[in-house]
Amino acid sequence: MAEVNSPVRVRYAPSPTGALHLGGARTALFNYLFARRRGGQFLLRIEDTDRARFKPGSQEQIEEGLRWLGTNWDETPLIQSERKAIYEKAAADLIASGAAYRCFCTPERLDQMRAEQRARHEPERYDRLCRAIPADESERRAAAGERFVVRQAMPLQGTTTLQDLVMGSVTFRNDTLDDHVLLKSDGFPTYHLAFAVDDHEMRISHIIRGDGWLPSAPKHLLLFQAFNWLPPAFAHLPLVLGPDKKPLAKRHGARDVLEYREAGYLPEAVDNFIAFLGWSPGTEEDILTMDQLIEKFSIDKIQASPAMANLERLDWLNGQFIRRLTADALAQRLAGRMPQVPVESLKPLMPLVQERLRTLNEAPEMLRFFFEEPDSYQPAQLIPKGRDAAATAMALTEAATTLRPLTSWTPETIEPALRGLAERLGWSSRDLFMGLRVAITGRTVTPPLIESISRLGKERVLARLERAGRTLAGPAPS
RNA sequence: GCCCCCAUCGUCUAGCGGCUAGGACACGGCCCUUUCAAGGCCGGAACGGCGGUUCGAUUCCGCCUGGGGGUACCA
Repeated sequence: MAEVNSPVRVRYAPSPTGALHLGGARTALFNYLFARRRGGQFLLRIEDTDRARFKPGSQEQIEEGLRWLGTNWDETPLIQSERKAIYEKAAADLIASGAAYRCFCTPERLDQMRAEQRARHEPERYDRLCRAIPADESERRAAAGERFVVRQAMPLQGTTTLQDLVMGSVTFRNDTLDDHVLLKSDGFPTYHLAFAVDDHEMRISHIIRGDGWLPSAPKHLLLFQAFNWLPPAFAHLPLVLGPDKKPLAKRHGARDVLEYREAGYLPEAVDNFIAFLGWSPGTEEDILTMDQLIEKFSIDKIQASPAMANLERLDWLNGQFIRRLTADALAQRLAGRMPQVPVESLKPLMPLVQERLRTLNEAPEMLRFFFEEPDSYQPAQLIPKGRDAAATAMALTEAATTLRPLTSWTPETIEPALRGLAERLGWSSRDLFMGLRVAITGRTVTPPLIESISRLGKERVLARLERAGRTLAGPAPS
């Protein structure tokens, strides 16, 4: 293990095969929080040694996702495909020391071997045929141009124990470990070789990665030993399941975190949400800012059991974070979603919608009546239950008449005027307000009516009341 | 098949031998109320099973069951 006091350096090492999904974002976040908490570095590494699965644009997409979430990395990302020669050299060193060997077996032979093992109900593992090839013969065949891979030579007996920071002590019998491939016949390293070489070179102190790597962790530990390098500490994160209880990473349509941005979620809400997937501060606090997450983060509070992403909770969290924004900040975040409205016009309206929003995307519809006239009125909505069209038309007209003489247009003057009208009419304020609400906004669900009337302005309110009144008074549409 | 991991309300979790098993989301009810929210109060809801260890197990150990991962010249 690395020295306790050595500088903390961790990394998130995605392969560029697609988007940054919630599970990957959580791995990145945990690394980030740990690094910041310990005053260390958080690095990024692109594991693109599999040319077949490489997706152009994926790296940029992942980086944008990380930036959006605020998990900013230090230093320039390391790109594995640019380091082919370094891995080849490392593999050669391992061959020289006897910790690895060339394997000349063809894919066909390996297939056949596995089929036979399967038939005999034996574990499917490389049978180590080429491990017995003498060094000079191996050299000669390689020099002659014969295709080969390099395999790690696992110890044949004994056990390997990993002290995992999350899972605890995990012991494997060495004779169950496969002599897996380190260097492919195309000269590219597999994950196993590349990650060890890079983590050593990058002076990584802690490997915080997905639980999927746990089964190969002993091989990784052995590999560090084979190189005679001090291994980093390991922390394997339990996986994150989707709502269908399938692992997020494998789930069809695992969502890009950027889709959450499009859907109107705040990055601070998403961070808070994923932080609590498998971790908690050990207290009853549940709304934490990034700074608070950093302050409270520790690996020993990470759970060993998998967590299922509960998107309803994300909705709630998002609402909580929206409510904590200042009105100006909320207006700024809304600006991109309502490009036709100047931010300055948006700001005074924020108090009306702030506590009603769960996502940013709900705002444009909620505020629409401030910027557009209602399309048309549905009498069924306009007329309160138990009233008729004529009475409602009269009430709306009366409302206009009542409001027109007001010299001051504020909630303090509007509200008593309308309540007085309800009394004169013998209507409940509930009924009157609903009629007015629909007349003025075109909708039955709106921000508070009096405030809306006040901010909409006298002219537009009177015009809408009269228009609605005319709609009801006029001939019924056929 | 073989190897490995995991197991508290529906979900996220607190708990690290003695608790009326706590909080949050969601759900139901009530209050507030001009609609919708927000907020407040109340409620239902969990230690997978069986054996140990112990005066005492949610907690420690084993087995079983259940879930998951790995088992590629993918990461």
